[in-house]
Amino acid sequence: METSTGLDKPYIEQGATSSHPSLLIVQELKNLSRPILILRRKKTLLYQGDTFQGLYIVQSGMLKQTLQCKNDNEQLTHFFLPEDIIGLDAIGEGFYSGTVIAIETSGLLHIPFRRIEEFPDLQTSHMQLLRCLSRAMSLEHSRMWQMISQPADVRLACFFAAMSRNFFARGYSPYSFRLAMSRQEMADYLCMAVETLSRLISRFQRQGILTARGHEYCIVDPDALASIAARSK
Amino acid sequence: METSTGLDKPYIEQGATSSHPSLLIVQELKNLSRPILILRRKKTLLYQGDTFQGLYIVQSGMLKQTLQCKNDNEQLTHFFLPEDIIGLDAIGEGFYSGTVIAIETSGLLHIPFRRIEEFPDLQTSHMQLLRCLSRAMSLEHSRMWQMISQPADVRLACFFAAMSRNFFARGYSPYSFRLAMSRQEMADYLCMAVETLSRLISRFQRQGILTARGHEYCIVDPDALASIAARSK
DNA sequence: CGAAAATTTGACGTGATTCAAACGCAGTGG
DNA sequence: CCACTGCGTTTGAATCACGTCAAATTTTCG
Repeated sequence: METSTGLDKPYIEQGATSSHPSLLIVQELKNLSRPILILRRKKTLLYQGDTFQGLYIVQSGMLKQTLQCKNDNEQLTHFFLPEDIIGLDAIGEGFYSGTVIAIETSGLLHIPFRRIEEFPDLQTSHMQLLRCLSRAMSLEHSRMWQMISQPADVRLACFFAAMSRNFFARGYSPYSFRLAMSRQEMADYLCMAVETLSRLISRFQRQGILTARGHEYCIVDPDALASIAARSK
Repeated sequence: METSTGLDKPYIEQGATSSHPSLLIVQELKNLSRPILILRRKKTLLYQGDTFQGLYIVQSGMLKQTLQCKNDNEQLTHFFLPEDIIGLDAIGEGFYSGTVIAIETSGLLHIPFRRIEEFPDLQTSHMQLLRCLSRAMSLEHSRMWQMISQPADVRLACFFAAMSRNFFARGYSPYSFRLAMSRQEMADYLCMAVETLSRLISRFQRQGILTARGHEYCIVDPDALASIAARSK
């Protein structure tokens, strides 16, 4: 039996979410949404190649996006947290670029539209959408570049630091949280073998930087974590 | 003394360029362009962090885009060929995300505008711009993912195959062309050490796949090249 | 022509993957 | 209640691709 130390206890009542990059458009989109959609763990929201049917906004839970290559290997490209938008990368091409699956029971808002022309109030919001896209591109780029240039321990430290910031920004404790993804999924996201990830988590625990029991993670020494994340190759 | 076997001899008179993804918007943008801009080899077109002053369309020559990290290392993110658009990734943020330098004397068209609102005929063209951005994001993503997941020889083979296709699509020979970039720049682009690149080119020549004399490259055995490019890890 | 830069080649070290095996944990059925 | 099974995680040992260092060779360009 697990005691959820993270997601169930709001750390700051509210307010911190204003720093989320796409908040404005989120607010705008929410006004158009259908009733909330519940997706159980391991259930698929949409498949890679499906024709674009609109965006989704995460309200609770967590999801992953995987990209199936022609080979058998698949790349984990995104974890979606509450207030994240799913499907932005499908607007241009007209079909979803990856399969999205819930890694824990999640609540979603669906903003249905097929073509961008159906998007309401286009004049005032298309600029934001552009910025959103472009920003996503930049973020993705820097993430990938980090995967290429940074050693595995730095990548993992950055991942925990980023998750910590994400939870804090959403009103939860930055030091203790639950990550529903398996080690395999985390390793896929960080572009390393599961064994490497396991070894690194063991090492971090030995060094007193964090503790990991199952899916519960506690950051014991944030400064040490940050110093590893900051150190470049 | 070099005999330019590639760029100087149109392979197909015209027509193949219609397959270029951003051709329509290129045509539209060209109507607004100022007189052509000439940039000599190693001259800088714009610096990373400069405020967005508009897009550039390559007419001739080749340029590179590098991304300066806070560390000393710099990542080569793009090579721009004729008809490519420079600066798309700056629209969202308002400043250029990388430094663009000519690697050979290049002709450019400048489409000056500061804010997206000044963009003419916005209603009909913003959709294309969105698609363009999104497509660039997808391309970039798959490229980066390749860097992470594929071994060095596959990456190099893909690079030559892609260059071959690029030259063919632009009306030149796909089997013999000149690449103005240095080995260092090519290695940066492919995320490998110069020495590794040099060894691989030597190996490919030993295997009779291609020949390289200076900056002139001939693809002798396209099938062998393709089979290396196709093979996944 | 001569200096500086670019390219090639070899030797070596290492971080990360792969292979293999042991361990823990949840669910199932006898 | 306890073996049995399957899955996720951990740990160890061997291997490999690639980067780094260093030196030789070629090319570039004033």
